[in-house]
Amino acid sequence: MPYSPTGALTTLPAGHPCEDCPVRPITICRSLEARTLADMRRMGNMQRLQPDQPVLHEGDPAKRVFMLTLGALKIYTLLGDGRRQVTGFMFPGDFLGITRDEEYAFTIEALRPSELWWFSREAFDRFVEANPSVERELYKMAAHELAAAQQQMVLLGRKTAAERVASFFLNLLQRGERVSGRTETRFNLPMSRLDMADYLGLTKETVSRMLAELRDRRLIRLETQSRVEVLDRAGLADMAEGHRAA
Amino acid sequence: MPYSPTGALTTLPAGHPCEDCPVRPITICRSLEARTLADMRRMGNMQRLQPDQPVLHEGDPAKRVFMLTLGALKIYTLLGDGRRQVTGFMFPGDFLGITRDEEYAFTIEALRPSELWWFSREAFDRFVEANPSVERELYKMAAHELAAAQQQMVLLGRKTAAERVASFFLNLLQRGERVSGRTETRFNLPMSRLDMADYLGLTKETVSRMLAELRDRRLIRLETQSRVEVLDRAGLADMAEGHRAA
DNA sequence: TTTCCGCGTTGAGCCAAATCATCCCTCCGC
DNA sequence: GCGGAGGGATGATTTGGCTCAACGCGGAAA
Repeated sequence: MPYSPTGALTTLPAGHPCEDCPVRPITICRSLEARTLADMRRMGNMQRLQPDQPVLHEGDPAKRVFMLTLGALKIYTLLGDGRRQVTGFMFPGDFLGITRDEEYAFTIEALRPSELWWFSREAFDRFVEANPSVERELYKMAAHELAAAQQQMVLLGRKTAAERVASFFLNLLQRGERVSGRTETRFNLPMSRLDMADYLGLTKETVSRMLAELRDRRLIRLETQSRVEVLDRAGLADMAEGHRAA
Repeated sequence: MPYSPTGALTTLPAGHPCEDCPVRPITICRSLEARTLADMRRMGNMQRLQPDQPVLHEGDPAKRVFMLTLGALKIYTLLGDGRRQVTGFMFPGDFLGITRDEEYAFTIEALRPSELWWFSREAFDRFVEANPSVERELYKMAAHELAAAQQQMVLLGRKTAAERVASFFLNLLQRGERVSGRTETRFNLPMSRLDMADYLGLTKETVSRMLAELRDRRLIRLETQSRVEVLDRAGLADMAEGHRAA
């Protein structure tokens, strides 16, 4: 469920460092003036990540905020006995690290080779204070995340296994569409079956079985293990909302 | 988990309309100057609510935001076949209606006789724009809600029935403590067993059984059906986090 | 091309919580 | 105090998804 800032995309002068940034149209940067954007860019630090490489751990002091420009990340928290809940996946354009706490309450790891920009939280806070439009975008983004979190509570609290997987796939499809700006029928699964299971409150075996069920009902096709084609979007939506026939 | 604004409580001149407001110390109003606070007060409208009385319905145009000063509310969404997920309970001091959408994505109803202040969203947006400190408080509040939502995802996705009820009770206890400012051993349950079940992703029967289990383990005592005394807080915390013995 | 390793799939049996059924208790109104 | 209604508790049974186990397959390295 990507966040989409509002308002017109600021045009940049030739030679601006953010000129070719692939995610600018879909992040908080969208609304920034060339000058301010350059300030922000100078404040940031790019970090490349390999699959499974951690960005930060639960309990680390919350000294940085992040923006993903390439790849995919997962965010999760652990219970004492190893049970894990993935609370979200991050895709290019997503902004991360929003917290009032002194320590991160989650762990973040790369799913794929990724490029991540980080900002000192202290410097970023000053930047936000000096740029009310950024504060507004952050607030909107947080409100958006909150709405998404409520949807996920419905999924985790009340949906069946098949409904959870169908809902998740629709969300991934819609995210791809909002980024590309056109209707899509395919999407990637950059995470493992176990990651999906821990996001959906299921086991990896159940996820596998539900994939088989969606396939057998001709709602989707698995082009490869990590690429899905949606064959019957309306049917998938029906299943996601619990309108499905027995 | 109540939101607690930061910074010193603004002192008000005698005769200020918010002088005796019971929730000012625990809301976004805390940081407002007497003048600005009076503006906000003038913008607001008080509404009394009876138990089960709806405040708004899912799908209504999102034209108002709210602050609760007395009582308790529940927030829920429905699936097509009547399954219900309670996504939160509201207590005095809570602020509500934050959304970027044109329509509310949830329904709100009173649990108890309540007093609710509402503000036209349009007027409130203008007020926020004119008062950056309010925007900052709203952003912090949203970030706080987001952290709470992530905790609830862990609960719904990975905790057992007993752990869910124990976690919920600890949260209620902590909320009471943050409001009163001192250690508590008792708290109220203003909602029905069914409301609790729909919040915790369980059935009312299972909630009932888990209450009996917590009672039998001497972790809590039910003073009445809607008032709980915590007998063993550490034990309750252990159970909430899954550290419990078999 | 072959081999190997780990992820993914599929099957069998089990269990925690849901469902179904009944009873109880508390809180009203009279 | 009495009767009734509705929420809450408890017991019996069912079941969706988990656990445990075996196997398949695809991608990487040689």
